[in-house]
Formats: sequence, structure tokens, C-alpha cells
Amino acid sequence: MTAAASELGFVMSYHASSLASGRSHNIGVVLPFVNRWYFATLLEGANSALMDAGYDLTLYDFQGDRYRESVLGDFLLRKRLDGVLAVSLQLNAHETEQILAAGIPVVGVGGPLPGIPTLRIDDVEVGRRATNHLISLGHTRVAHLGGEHEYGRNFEISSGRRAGYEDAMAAAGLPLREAWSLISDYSANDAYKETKQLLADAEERPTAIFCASDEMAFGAMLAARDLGLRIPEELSVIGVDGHEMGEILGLTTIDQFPRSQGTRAVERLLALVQDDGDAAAAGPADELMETRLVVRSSTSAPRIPAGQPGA
Amino acid sequence: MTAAASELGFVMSYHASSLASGRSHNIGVVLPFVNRWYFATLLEGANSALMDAGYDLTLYDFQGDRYRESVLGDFLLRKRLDGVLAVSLQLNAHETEQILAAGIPVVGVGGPLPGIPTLRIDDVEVGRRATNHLISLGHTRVAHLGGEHEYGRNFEISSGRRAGYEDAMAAAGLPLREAWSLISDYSANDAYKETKQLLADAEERPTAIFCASDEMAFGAMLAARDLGLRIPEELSVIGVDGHEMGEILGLTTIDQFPRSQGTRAVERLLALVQDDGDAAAAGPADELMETRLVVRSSTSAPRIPAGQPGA
DNA sequence: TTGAAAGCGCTAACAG
DNA sequence: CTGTTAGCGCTTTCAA
Repeated sequence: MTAAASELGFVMSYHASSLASGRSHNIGVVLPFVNRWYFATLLEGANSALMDAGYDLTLYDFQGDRYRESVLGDFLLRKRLDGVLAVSLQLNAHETEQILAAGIPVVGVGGPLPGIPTLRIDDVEVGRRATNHLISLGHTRVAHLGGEHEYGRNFEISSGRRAGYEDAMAAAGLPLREAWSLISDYSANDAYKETKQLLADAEERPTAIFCASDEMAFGAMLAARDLGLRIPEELSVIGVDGHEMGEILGLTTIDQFPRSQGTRAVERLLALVQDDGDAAAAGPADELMETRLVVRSSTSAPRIPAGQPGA
Repeated sequence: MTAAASELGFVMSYHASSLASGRSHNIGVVLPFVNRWYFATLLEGANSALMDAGYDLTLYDFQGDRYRESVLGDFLLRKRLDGVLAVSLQLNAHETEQILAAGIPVVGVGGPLPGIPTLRIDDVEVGRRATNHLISLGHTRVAHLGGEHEYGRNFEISSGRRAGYEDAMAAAGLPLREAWSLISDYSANDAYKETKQLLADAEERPTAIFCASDEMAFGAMLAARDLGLRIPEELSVIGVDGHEMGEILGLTTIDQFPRSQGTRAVERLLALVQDDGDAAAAGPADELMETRLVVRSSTSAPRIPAGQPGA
């Protein structure tokens, strides 16, 4: 296209171009919730990388499971996408086959998706590290607030972090109480309710809680404050994600750099797309991303006021 | 298409269909930040309405101003969109002309965009109502934390809410102090910093603060707590948006139902698209959306401890 | 009513 | 190396 043409306001038709070439310069991003910090931030990263490469981003938000079927069964198969980024998505055999049969390159984040190259953090290790941080401070009464089983299809993650928690507790010879293993829907509000209930009984109260996301940790911190418990003196809290608001709450967390996950996943996907599905060119099938423990003021050695049960 | 065909796994090519018919069943959503609660929630609403109507959603996230030019100058003009939803976007004459010249129906949210049908709340009224809530409780020392001037292009909103605040203060014969008029970037973290500075000087301290968003209100509440100020006894806080986390923080707010704004905006846009740009069919050029004052525990009459300056 | 044919505006392959 | 032409897979129009 000449400069003169573009100055006249001429713009090429991408429909025609797509039809003729088979390339649409359009990537689909599939995720369970746009309105959770982790996903929104990862999406931002993906968006940056795609804009920079001149690609459009088509968003498919399951909104829990509400649109799961129609996205997987209809939208993704319309052959208008050069590739799909699947975030925290768990596919069954039929679904995987259907997508791959459509000939669309897919990269997953937070998998594993069998047969699909995936980017992820080591969730078991994250759970272990968070729990060990608390244990190394001297805590023996450690609770865990994880993700809902109901969302298990999309959130296999939560079981990994829980496994790491149980692992670390066992390795330290510490007791796992059923009452200390909480399940929420990953929202701050639900975490607040669960934590308030957990902390209500002074006898059974843990001295520390490991939350599988920062948003849940926010809820836990607020619940503790509302019960008059001091953080970290009477309750230590650690989260996962690296949410900016953690700074002003003083939340100790394991940062997983979701933005970088988004840009890296797009890099991988575009490599696949541009090398025409040649998986080898795109790097390892299972790529592990960095995480980092960020210690702030929400965790410390347990300093339990007199009259409380203690370690 | 027959049922038999679809059972054989046949899927129509949307590229060909788009080229032949000129309709792509694809709507662009333009917004300044996916990672702010208001925008993410509005996006969720838009996504629902679009999925239900069988439309794809192409996301254009400016990320502040980072991609503003390329979205407006390149991406939107590629003629692959049946319509555009422009959220909190302010266009200059050239930009408006360019978009309209491309023949793409546009609906705005939070405008006004001259020449484009727009959905919005009455921001001046919102500012007035929030401020009057505080005044009616007996506050005379009321501060305002609003949006950044730097983002003025996208956030004309902030000036409306500020105008309402100044309006209400003047109507009640109350003083406006420059030190009580704060500006932040709409994030909780920045609001925290600004508020902490504001509240540091006990002499000059207001007894109430009106924040132009709930996320900013969260920051303000945390700043107050960290300074040892009790909410609402020593500081009342009111926000705008209706963020769910406001429930567990007890934040009084003016709910603007962003999800409904998203679905309603899509309704309007699809009406335009399907009636082939016949603006009359799509409703009023400037549609006002509902808001609702939700009173919780972050606001009350000022009850200032002895030794503090007061009303 | 049903069926054939002519584009939609590009890309890619081919011939000159 | 440049210029021409045949599709890409639909929608829509026109003839039967």
C-alpha cells in the first residue's frame, strides 16, 4: 500500500484479506472472569503484546461457567481466530479434540492442558513456599483458604496450592485440621465470611492463614480487623498474586507477575501462529514462570496476648 | 445450515460471510483500563449482552493513553467491526470525524461525545448527592478526592463530580479549601497516599471525604485507619461505583450499576447496527442511567474526640 | 419457490 | 521482476 493511498484515507479490508490469506490477525483470549485482578492484569499484558504485534484481541469471558459451552462449542470454532490463549482453562478430551481439529493453535496459561503448550507457575511449590514462610516464623497453627471445588474445571490451580500447603505442614510435622482448610469462590467478600467464621472460636483459632489469592487475603485481613485481631501480632496473613493494593495493606504475598505471564503467553502463541503450527519453534511444552516472595507487615512471628491458646 | 451439517462438524467461515455480507458480528469495546473495577464490570455486562446476541467482542484497552493513538488511528478503521462501544472516551473533532467517516456505528458511555449517542449518569448530580449526604449528617469540613487532570481526555467524568461537590458546598454556604481538593489517578494506592497527606495535619483535617470512585475510597479508608483515625467517628468516607468489596469495608457509596450500563449500551448499539445506522430507532441521543445511594457504616455525623478542631 | 451465477476485496500463484 | 488472473467461501441477485 502506498503512502498516498493511506493519506487519502484508504484502509484495506481485513475481511477480504482474511478470506484470501487465511490469516485474520486476531487472537482469542479465553478466561473465566475478567473482573478478578489476576485475570484482568494478565489480560492487560496480553493486550500489550498483541497491540504491539498489530493483532486484534477477541475476548471470551466465561463469567464463571455461564458462557463456557457457547464459547467452546460455537465461538472458538468460527475460524476467525489465528490462535487462542486459554487462561486457567481445563478442557476435557472432547473439547481439546474439537479445538485442535479446528486447526487453531492454542497456548494455555495455568494448565496443564494435555497436548497443548502451557505456561504456568509451580502451584504446589507456591503453596509450599507460602506455608513454609509462616512455619519458619514460628507458626504451628496455620490455616488455608483456597478455591472452590465447584470451579474445579477452571481452577485446578487451587488444588495445587492446597497440596503444597498440606505438604509443607506434613514435612514440618504439623497438624492439619479440617476446620482450618477453607474454601471460597476466590472473592474478597466470600473470603471475609469464611475467615470471620474461622476466627470466631478463640480456642480453635489459627495464628496464621495462607490465602490462595491476594483478593482473598484482603477479605481475611478485613475479617480479622473487624474481630479486633491485630495483624500480624494475632494473625499472620499471606496471599498469592502481587496485587498492587497489597502495598497499602502491607500484605505479604507471592508475586506471580500476571502481566508478564500475559505478554509471554502471547509471544509463545504468535511464534506458533507465525511458524504455522510448528510446535518445536515455540519453546518447551510446559514452561515454568517465576514467582517471588514479597514480605511485608502482615506476617511475623506469632505474638499471642496472654490468655490465648498458643503454640 | 442443516442440523446434519453441523453434526458433521461443519462450521461456516465467518471471513467469507463477512466479506460477502458486510456484517462481521463483531463489536469493538474501547476503554481506558481493563483493570479498574468499573471498566471490568461494565465490560462484563457488555460481554453478556454480546454473547447472548451471538456477537464477538474485540477489546481495545488504551492502558491509559499508551494505545490510544494506534487504536483510534489504525485498529478501529480496519472495517472489521459492526459497531463500537466507547467507554469514558473523549474524542476530538478529527477523531470523531474519522470514526464516523468509516461508517461505524458508535455508542458512548460516560460521554458526552458530540454527534454520538451516549449513555451516562449525571455526574454533577452524583457529586452533589454524595456531598449533600455528608452535609446532611452535619459535616462542614468536607474534602474531595477526584480524578487526575492528566487523564482529562478520557475522564471528563471527574470534573463533573467535582463540580457537583463544589456546587453542594457552595449551596450550603460551606468553605472550599484548596487543600481539601485532591487529585489522584483513580487507584487505591494513590488515593491512600493523597489521603494520608491530607489527614496528617490535625488542624486542617476535614471530617469527611467524598471520593470519586470506590477504589479511591478504599485507599482513603486504609489511610485513615493507618493514622489511627476511626471511621466514621473521626472521618466519614463516601465513594462512587458500587464495588462489591465495599460491603465488607462498610463503605457508603453511590452505586452506578456498571454491569447494567454495559448491557444497556450494547442493546443500544445493536439496535443501531441492525437498523443500519438509523439513529432514531436507537433511542435518545443522551440517555441517563440510574444511580443509588447505598448507606453503610463509613458515614455518620461527625463525632470528634475532645481536643480536635471541629465544626 | 428453487437454483445458478456474479461478486465482495483481497492474496497468491502464475505467466509474461 | 512486474502484471495478470484465479480463487478464498460466503451472500445476494437474477433467471428459470
